[in-house]
Amino acid sequence: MKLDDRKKRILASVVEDYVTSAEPVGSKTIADRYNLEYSSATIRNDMKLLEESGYLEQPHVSSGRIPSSKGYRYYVDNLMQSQQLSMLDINYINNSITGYGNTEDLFEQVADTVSKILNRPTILTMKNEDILESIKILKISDKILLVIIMSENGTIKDVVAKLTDTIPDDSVKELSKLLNTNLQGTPIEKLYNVLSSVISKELKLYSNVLEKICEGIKHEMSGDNKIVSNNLESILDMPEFANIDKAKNFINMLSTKNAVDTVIDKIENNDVGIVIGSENLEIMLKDYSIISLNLENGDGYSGKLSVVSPKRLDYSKTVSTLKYINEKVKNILSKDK
Amino acid sequence: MKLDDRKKRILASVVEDYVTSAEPVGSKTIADRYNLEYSSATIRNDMKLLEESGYLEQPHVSSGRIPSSKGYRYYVDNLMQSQQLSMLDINYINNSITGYGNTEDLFEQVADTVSKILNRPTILTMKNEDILESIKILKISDKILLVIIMSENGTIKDVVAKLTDTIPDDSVKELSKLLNTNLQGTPIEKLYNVLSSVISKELKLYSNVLEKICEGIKHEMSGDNKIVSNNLESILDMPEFANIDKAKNFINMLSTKNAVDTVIDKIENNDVGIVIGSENLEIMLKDYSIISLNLENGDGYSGKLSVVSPKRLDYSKTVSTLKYINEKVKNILSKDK
DNA sequence: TATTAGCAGTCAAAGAAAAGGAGTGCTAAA
DNA sequence: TTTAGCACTCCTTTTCTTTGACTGCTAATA
Repeated sequence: MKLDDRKKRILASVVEDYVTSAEPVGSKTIADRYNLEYSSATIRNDMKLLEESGYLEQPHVSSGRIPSSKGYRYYVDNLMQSQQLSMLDINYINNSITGYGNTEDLFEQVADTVSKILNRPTILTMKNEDILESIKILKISDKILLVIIMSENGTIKDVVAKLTDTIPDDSVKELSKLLNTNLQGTPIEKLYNVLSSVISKELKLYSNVLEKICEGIKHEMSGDNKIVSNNLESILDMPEFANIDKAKNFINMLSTKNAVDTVIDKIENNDVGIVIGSENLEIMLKDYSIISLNLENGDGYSGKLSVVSPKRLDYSKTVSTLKYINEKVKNILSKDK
Repeated sequence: MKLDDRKKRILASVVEDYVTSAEPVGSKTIADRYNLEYSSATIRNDMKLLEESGYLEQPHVSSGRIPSSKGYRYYVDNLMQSQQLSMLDINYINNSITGYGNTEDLFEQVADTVSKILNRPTILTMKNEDILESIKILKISDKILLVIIMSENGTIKDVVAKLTDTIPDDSVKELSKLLNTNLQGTPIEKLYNVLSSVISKELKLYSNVLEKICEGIKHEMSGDNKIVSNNLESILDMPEFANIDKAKNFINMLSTKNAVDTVIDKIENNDVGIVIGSENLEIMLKDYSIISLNLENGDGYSGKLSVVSPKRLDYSKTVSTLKYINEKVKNILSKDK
């Protein structure tokens, strides 16, 4: 069914009313609250048609209507108006996303900020596809080495290795050479694995020292592919979770990761991607929407920030916020160059 | 009132039953379940006396009894038996507290592990009282400096500063000297403040470079005095929070910090400290207990790990776990020396 | 033909009443 | 000193009743 103007206005009204009130919306409410120049009876007839075409649902026969996933989708694609962020939110964003620190820190700031502004949980998944350029080893003192790891895109990480025995200067030089020949070109992500297999095979002589370094690398890189969830407790404010078991299930689902992560991973989006309710292939997520933003630092380090929410949410504000933040992040990252 | 043996056993039974069942305990339950060789009537009389002396409370006239704060205190001080940790828990501890990384990481691992084993929220507050020994500056490339901060107790932190302009080798040397004369002996905690005030007064020449370094230090040290809460959502499993508003309030209380932090700060304990319910001076905490463990790395870096819970909790297991972990941490830290 | 007023019907939610049951305190007897 | 027994209390659960928001349909109206 092609929706005529009146039906569009009715659908938009139902979505917007339900998003704020969380109560099924009746024909009278719409006639009264959204100045439509038709009686509740007319609106009622249209709502019935909207239901028959799958845009609206009725929890029970004598209740008002709520939007279906299809209804939200139509709203998002055709009816939703973009929104100006409030000064409050803009200030909050500017204060909390300072851009100091490495990309990982920046992305974590972003995830935290978004979850605060939208009062929804966010999930941040990160991936480092950078490649090792070279390694320098500095002897800080007799028993302390500083291993500096430089990657092709200019990122610098370092590891402090406290040795059990002293190490002569020559060895440090040789070690440095050996590491570079063996590891140059390795994806940062795989550094630990490659190094630890190389130790046992070829670099046995220095295995003592190298094991320390290896542990350090493992630890230093542990943040590179991690998944962080923020503000899970924000769901307690939503009527969807008035039943505490629902809240527990939801939090379990987000904590055990797999389900949500594979879904998130599949969301294709250049900019902001939206998956609504039953559009999710994962049945567990059929009542939830995921709105995600791709973050790229242009240097092989990427992240995906996802807002996870019951499908009743202010899509317009969510999208506007993510877009605004995306610009902000791009700005910050381009200044670094 | 001095408690005779039977009363002690009854009190212990009430505490232990209530801790697991979360239901007020009646005289019959105790007579049946804990092989006391007395009838429910006798136990009933004793329970009445225990209530009159303030060890037990009765939610309403025809309900069983629950322990009061005074009752828990008597139990903890006089009746509780120390507990062997299960192999499961011991394995979990050994796997998750690996001890790699700096003290901050170690303490965070500890806090996370404890909260998982006890299924309770934990709060970790950290403090670094270490003092700056010296600063080294290495030129990694034309525009990149690596600033290495060594403190008196052997901790090493470093900061990468990406400059806007190139810097000659001489300047790096001079800068290094200046920083050392100005900052030696400064508490690590105050490094940022001292440096930023020094920049504007005395080191104007290098202010550009120094500001970069300063920001880096601020960021690197930001973890030193931080407060981390873990596993807040674990409260959703407890019947105390079946009412979702209680859960919200509790989480708000823990998130807004102040209240809880000042209480935690005041807990005096060499080893494990316990504050039960109304013993808390803070009225908001009257229904909660805080069990905390002091963590020290012996190098000026200290932490306090606190389990925060409704006062209904397995004190014995909690204390045993904390003590076991305390030993584990001491072991790990002593190996580092 | 499109819209609307009016009305009977539905059902969730809230409230009131009744039934059930766990546990007590007290008394009198062992 | 301990216990059996009983009347009493009051929370919890269940059942029943009432209320009210909202619908779909029909007949009247523009």
